Amino acid sequence: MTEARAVGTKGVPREERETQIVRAGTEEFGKNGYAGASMVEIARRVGVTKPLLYQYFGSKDGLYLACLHRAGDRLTEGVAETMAAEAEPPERMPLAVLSAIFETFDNDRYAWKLLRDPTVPSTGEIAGVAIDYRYRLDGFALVGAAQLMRSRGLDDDRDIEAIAQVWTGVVDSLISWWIDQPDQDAAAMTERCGRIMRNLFGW
Amino acid sequence: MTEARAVGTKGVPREERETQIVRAGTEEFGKNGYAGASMVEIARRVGVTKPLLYQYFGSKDGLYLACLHRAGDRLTEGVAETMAAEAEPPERMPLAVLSAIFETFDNDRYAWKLLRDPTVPSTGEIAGVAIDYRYRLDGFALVGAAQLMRSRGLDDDRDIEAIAQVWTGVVDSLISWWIDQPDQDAAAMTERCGRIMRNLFGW
DNA sequence: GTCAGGTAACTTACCCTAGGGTCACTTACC
DNA sequence: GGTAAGTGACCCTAGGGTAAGTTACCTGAC
Repeated sequence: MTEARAVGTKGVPREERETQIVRAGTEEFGKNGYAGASMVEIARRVGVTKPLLYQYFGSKDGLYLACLHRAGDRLTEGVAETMAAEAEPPERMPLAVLSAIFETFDNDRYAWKLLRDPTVPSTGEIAGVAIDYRYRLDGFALVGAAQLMRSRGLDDDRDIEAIAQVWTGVVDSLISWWIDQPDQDAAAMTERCGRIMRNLFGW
Repeated sequence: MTEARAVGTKGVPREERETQIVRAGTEEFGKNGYAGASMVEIARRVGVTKPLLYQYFGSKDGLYLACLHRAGDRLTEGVAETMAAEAEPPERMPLAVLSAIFETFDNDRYAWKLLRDPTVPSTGEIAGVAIDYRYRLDGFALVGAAQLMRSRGLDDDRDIEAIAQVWTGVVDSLISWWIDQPDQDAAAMTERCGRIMRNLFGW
């Protein structure tokens, strides 16, 4: 009889358990933000208790960092690749990047939210890492915005800066909407975004 | 000698003090979200202690509600007016609404953030009020998006929904950027947005 | 004028809970 | 019997919330 036991090992190897925890944590942190998320709630989702999270990740910050790194690395790599591959015209870049993001996070839609979590503390290691990822992400957006503007003979730095910030906000909104539409897969989202951009902007 | 005293009345009438507190609260809640904001910090900003906030507003929720109502009412009224006044073509609506928002909140830039605070609890009175304002705001966005799409012979409901959500996200991003640019006044922001839209979309 | 006392504007010092974090112990398997 | 996986029961602090008191001012009685 291998019935569920309240105490003792459940036979799940550490690596696998850690993955489960990071996935649950990503969802919880993504939904409620660093400040709003609770460790016992994350443990409960995984079907485990709080001390195990602390044994594996040391602290709330430790777990958050693990989630953040996983999300941030996948995202920055994916975007960097896409932007390197995609050539002219700059109007095609947004859809290409969106497609990459949708494909990367189809089964992990809250991951993006971690990179824009407004509730992370403003000091400490988390702050540093979060700022670093945001900085890189903003960098991509700035490059894209600059290419787009310059292709039209414009180069007001603050316009470019504003456009870049709006762009990351647009991605954020699309992902928020996507989270509420579980039936839409990555391909459907890409298609929808392409259609909208063609119709509204002629891009 | 009317030196500052640590105890006793400071001679500031309740109404004026309440206004100060709501302004400070709006900024603090806007910056850190409901969850991240601290009552003592808000009190400290005003130069007063925590119990006074509780005497005047009853609870953290009470103060938050006061801030939320002030921001929400001003915003929804302003937008409703603008959308009623502004006629065809639908491409002009976005800039008109942006202008109204910038003018309304030029000296109170964090107010908008309250309407999109992701850290408000999901139950209770605050949740209800917040959802109500968001619902109204989304309603405006949906109307605008529908007009825009239909003027081009399109009417996919989910496209319209996605566009509406992106639009509120765009406003959010612009305001975030604006908060970091204290030297830009409302007129400058409107002008910048108009220029960008003309250049990028031909609107 | 001045002096009691009522009231509005405050504060100090405290309570209480949620949630981060830890310790010592238990079970299962090799 | 050693080790990895896991837990119940606890500690501690930050922050929401409160009770009881303190100061300044206004008002009317004398």
